[in-house]
Amino acid sequence: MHSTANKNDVILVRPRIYLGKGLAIGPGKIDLLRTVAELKSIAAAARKLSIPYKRAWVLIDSLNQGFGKPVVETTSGGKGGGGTSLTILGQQLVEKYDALEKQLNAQATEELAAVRALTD
Amino acid sequence: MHSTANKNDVILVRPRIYLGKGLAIGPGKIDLLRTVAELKSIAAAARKLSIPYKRAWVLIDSLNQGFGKPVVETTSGGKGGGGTSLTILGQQLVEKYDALEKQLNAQATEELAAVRALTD
DNA sequence: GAGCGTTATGTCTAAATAAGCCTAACGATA
DNA sequence: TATCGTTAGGCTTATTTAGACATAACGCTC
Repeated sequence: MHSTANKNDVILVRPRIYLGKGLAIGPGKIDLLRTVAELKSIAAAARKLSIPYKRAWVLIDSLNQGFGKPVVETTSGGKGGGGTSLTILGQQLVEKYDALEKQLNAQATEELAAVRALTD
Repeated sequence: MHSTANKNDVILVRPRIYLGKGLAIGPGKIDLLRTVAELKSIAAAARKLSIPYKRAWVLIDSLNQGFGKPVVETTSGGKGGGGTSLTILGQQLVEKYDALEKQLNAQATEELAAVRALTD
């Protein structure tokens, strides 16, 4: 079985922004950054998002490398083993992305309705 | 070597619209539909886009199945072996997507500039 | 009716991607 | 100083995805 779309489905624009040179930022990395900021730990964020720590780390590292400066600030040892917080860059990335996504979805509403109407 | 992003890179919003139930439409399928319309052939479009015919067909079929009605109208045999044209649905999909993409990019310009500024 | 280029699939293999597993360093706490 | 949870990787396997190849039907043209 293969179900079809209808006008009751939720339509979302989930922008992926291509910054060139192989660097792209989309919903996955943003959600990860947001969760890291919330839990102050890459490992805890990975668990919450049900992805391997390794993958979370790779995603964050790709941002660090791609931007040429870190999006997170980490400490290893210590109480609770250490932790991670977002740099100013990391925080602003999330903020700007959220603002962009919100605007795009608001702006797109009428056009999305037109697309959705095609499915009737 | 892993180059970094800078403010001279081109930033593009390439929206992918999620219509639920596993159906999504993004730049790849739209470009394919556009090329099919232009060349009136799935095979020719696949060659132009440098993708296997099989893949082009799978992408189009996923749209046909997902929408519950075809986005293309095809004929097999005949002069030149047959051909493919877009249905009204297929044409409007391309039109609406183009309009949406254009609006999103225009609207996003200021926010994108803010993101881009982070890379400095 | 033989040939041709297309649509439409099935199947099998290869490549890209993600997951798993492992190890080491770190440093606060007990 | 032994323990613990974390960061930061290396390396190997599994899974998912895309590509390659093969085949049949179709119907116009010659």
